[in-house]
Amino acid sequence: MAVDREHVLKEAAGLLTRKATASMDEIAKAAGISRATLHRHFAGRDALIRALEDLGLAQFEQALDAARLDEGDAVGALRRLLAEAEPVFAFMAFLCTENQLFEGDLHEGWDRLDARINAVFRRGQEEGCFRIDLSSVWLTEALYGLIGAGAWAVHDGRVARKDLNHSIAELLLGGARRSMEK
Amino acid sequence: MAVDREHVLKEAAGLLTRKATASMDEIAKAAGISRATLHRHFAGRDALIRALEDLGLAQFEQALDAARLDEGDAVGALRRLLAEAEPVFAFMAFLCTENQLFEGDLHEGWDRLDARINAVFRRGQEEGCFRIDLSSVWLTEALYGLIGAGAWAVHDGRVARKDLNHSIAELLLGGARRSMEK
DNA sequence: AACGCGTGAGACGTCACTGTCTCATTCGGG
DNA sequence: CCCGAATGAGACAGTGACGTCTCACGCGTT
Repeated sequence: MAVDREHVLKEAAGLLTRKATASMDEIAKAAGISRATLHRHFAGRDALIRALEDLGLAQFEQALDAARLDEGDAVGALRRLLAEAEPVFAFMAFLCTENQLFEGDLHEGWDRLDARINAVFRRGQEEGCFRIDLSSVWLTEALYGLIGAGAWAVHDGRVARKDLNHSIAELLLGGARRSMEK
Repeated sequence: MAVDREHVLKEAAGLLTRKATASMDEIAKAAGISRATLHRHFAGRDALIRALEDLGLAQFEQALDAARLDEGDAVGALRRLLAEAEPVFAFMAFLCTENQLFEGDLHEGWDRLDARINAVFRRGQEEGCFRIDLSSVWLTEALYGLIGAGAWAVHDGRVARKDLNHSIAELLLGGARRSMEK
């Protein structure tokens, strides 16, 4: 009986990632509930978006924690990061495109997560296994871009879901690693 | 006196990439003209979007032609592709996000350009300089994703425009190339 | 000067979406 | 069994954007 808020948010993220202009009615239908019920659980469109950001960031942060980014070398940390974050790629794709929508008005929690990822790349550069002619900031942006592109490619069948993680990790690590070793 | 259609489209692309829900009034203001004049040159929002797609695809195709993708090795072809396409990255970023907006209803010309890029990656794989565990389809998607992420990163100053091309090329080529050689 | 073209400003009706409401229905627990 | 909570369906006015229109102005041409 009780609506699964998390399920609604997940469906909403999927729809809004594909179609940023989706109406509340479309979102409700995508989640399998009526527009009235959607409004009962989320005060309005703004509240829905905010909840979406909160849940996405929370899950992403949880993935970052689980990845133990400080342990081992940076390459392994990145692999663990992608493996842990894989279930929330859809949310991340939404967050990335949404951050573009609200120019300047970004969620305060985003900076913190951004810094943690940035730190991994910087550590990799300091350890000498990542090339230094690509800034850690760019590598972070590239990670988001690849996740977004990957989530989209999976969505309409151009990439198999089981290959997604390997595809992103190998491309990003191959591009970031110094070509000398190995 | 006569409005520069191309300038209007360029401004519109820039604005719509950042804010997909921008109103016709906002687009007009961004282009420095009135809403009335905008409607005189483009029958409506749909027509504007269509014109945007047409111009973006035409410029992108022109870049592909100039890059002589069939000459030399695949790595060089990709470098030339990125160099030639660099001025139209903003348009491409728009096209990528816009293709997501109209699910299924994609521009017919896109397939052709997509196939040309895909062919470069496939050729690189057949020539043995690109790894084969990453599908050419994924590499193509990754190219779009990196261009989109790069254009966005440049837009709000996280990456210098002069570094953009190098950043994308090195990351993509580094990730795509077989790590054995060089 | 007179004319015409393109533009800016604004008014207007239309339409889709929003947010809130009411009412009937259903499902589960006491 | 009955009651209450949650849902679905629909009505309602408010809002904003859209597309079209008219009118006045600026500017170049004849």
